[in-house]
Amino acid sequence: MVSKIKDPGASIDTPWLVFDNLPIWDEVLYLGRRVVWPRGARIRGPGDPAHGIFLIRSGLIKVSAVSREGMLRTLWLMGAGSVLGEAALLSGKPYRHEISVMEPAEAHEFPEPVVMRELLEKYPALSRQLLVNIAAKSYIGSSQLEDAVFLNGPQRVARLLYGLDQVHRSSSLPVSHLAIAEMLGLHRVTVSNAIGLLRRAGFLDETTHGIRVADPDGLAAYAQDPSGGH
DNA sequence: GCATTAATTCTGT
DNA sequence: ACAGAATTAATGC
Repeated sequence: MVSKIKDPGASIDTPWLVFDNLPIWDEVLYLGRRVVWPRGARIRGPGDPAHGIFLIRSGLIKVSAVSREGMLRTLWLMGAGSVLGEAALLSGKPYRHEISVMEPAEAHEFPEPVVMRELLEKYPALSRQLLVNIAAKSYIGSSQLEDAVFLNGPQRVARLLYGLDQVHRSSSLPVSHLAIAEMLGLHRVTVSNAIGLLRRAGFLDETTHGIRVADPDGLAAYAQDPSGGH
């Protein structure tokens, strides 16, 4: 082992994109159109052409990779302030992921010509935001790969819950055991058991249904050393 | 807006 | 795989 690295900014590689700079988009909203999606809606799927980008303004979107056999692996969640579809648009390729709605969402769609001739050309702050958005996805990808290699199941659940709590900051987390399992590549039951373990250890509230983090530091410590230092 | 109910999803073993 | 709990969507007031 090289060295244990303390994680100073968990939110940057937590698979949940949320940004608090929605206001910087206000002046260009007229260039796009408002879109509303109900819970469970399928927004895009593999192979769908990318005609523009979506600015998520509220709600929660799930982005997943799908195998030919139908296996699902969630890559990240997207909330307010995040941008969807920019990677597909800028690479000139179709969507490769299954994108669906977990919590009713509202977005603003900007067609390709607007993105290319207006947003990227005339609004540096928005261009920067697109880079931040892609950077976050990049870090999420590499972090997930590291975790999958170096940590066991309960550790990964602990680390994810820690990160989600850092992002969410209040009330209970809006993710089910199944959603967590899809993010970590674990079986749902494994996640339920891990959560039970973390709950008994005192890191999570006892309440059933709805996960509330009671001891973030404890969670982080467990993720690094499940033996509790013994 | 609010209560009731039917259908679906979630959780813990 | 199962069963009880919880959540959501639909319906009628």
